[in-house]
Amino acid sequence: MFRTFGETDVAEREFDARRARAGIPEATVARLPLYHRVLVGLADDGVSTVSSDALAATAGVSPAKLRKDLSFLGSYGTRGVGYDVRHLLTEIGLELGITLEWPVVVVGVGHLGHALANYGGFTSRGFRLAALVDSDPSRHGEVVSGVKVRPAADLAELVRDEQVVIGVIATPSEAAQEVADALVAAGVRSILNFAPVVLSVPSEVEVRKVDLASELQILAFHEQRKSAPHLIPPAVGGVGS
Amino acid sequence: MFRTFGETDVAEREFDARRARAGIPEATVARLPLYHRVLVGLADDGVSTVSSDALAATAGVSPAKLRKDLSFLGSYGTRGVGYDVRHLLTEIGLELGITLEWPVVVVGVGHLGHALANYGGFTSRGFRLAALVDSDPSRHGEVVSGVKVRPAADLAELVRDEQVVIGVIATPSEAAQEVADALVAAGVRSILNFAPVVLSVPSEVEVRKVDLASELQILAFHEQRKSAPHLIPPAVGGVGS
DNA sequence: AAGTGTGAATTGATTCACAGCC
DNA sequence: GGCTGTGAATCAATTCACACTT
Repeated sequence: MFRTFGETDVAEREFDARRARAGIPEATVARLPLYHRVLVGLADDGVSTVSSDALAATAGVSPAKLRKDLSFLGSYGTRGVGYDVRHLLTEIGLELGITLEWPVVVVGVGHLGHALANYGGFTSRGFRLAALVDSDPSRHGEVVSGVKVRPAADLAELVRDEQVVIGVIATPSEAAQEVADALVAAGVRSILNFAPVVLSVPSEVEVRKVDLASELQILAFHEQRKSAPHLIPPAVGGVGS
Repeated sequence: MFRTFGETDVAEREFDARRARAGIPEATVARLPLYHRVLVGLADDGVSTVSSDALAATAGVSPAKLRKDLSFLGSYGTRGVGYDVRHLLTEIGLELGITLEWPVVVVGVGHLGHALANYGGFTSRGFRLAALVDSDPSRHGEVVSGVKVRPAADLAELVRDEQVVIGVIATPSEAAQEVADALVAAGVRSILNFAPVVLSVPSEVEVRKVDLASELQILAFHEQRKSAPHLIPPAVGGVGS
């Protein structure tokens, strides 16, 4: 961090910018979509400036955490004033790649697939439902949310033609690994998996999972602690039974 | 915390057991459902003993993490051998309260509500679909997964009669806060929220959320970094526009 | 020899608290 | 006076590495 010559200014700024962008902690990245959503709401309400306290309260996080998070993106606030809603929105949007339109393929057009296809936030947040795929021939040709359901065999072609990089697995568990393999083979590098199975994919492919049963079980665990910690059978060797 | 007399042994063991159970880190709790699911699979395959390495590989976590996680529950493994699948399954099940049957109410019977109601893991993992509620009169009386859809006005009564403590919000965003208020008023203390809004609830109510758009945006963020970090417009004051 | 259980070390996330700027 | 930005401190999670048990 030696700042000796004026000419290093540009190189330094470039370096700083890259570092700032490269080094965003995972926990922060995971909250950016939340901030983005809340800011969209504020903008819609005509709010033009917001303090970290107010924004944090609306997003349900602590003000310190919010400020720290935003500081990783850059210094987009004004001391004594707050953040410009529109500006911050733009910056977070850039960071999340919302300016682009990511084509997404959804595999599995059961109830969940329908729910996903019809999900409004889907199209309004930088994603485009590029293709719907299902292995059940009776569904082929059906149009959901303006997109025709295609056979699984067409997956590779669809991914190529639409330049899909994100795939969503909304099939039954049994089919999930097979679908993941097909997605990877087709060139998809990010997968959102709704099936309750552990997928095995090459390390360069990123998988995120949404698991209803796990979420419920986590709630149940806490519920159990809250309601009657002393009622839990000890289950330690020797006692009971 | 004085340990002066031999007679404190029993009290100490009790204390240790409670402490072990009370002090399970959140990150560990969040993985227990995963371990449970993987173990069920192993048990179904007739596997009776498993090492931390094998179990970790199947669950997609590091062996050290797995062992540390399990150590919070107690010492249920055998050195030089591994873990008894059935025993470990029982212990994790107890910890998660899977031995009980938690009645759950799902509010909102659109595609997502249908998907949830028909989700197999739901009933097979310690939960019971106790009630389905929707505000749309045209859906009332419809039977989904063996449960009749009831009007929103019946919520309080259903929660009381079925002793529901967990509620799932599968409504459009606009209705989510209203539904949350109704659930809380009815006595529900744990909520799983699929609507992309920040719910405000009393502090004693636990909310977990599942947000499709956020998950996709997190994937998109990483995708953007992977593919072309240098193509990101700087967007730092002065440049462009 | 194999493999768990766990202190110690490390890495990451959150919170504190206040200097700096408007 | 108000509010951001951020080092420093704290707290939590993960990984290391090895003593201990079978």
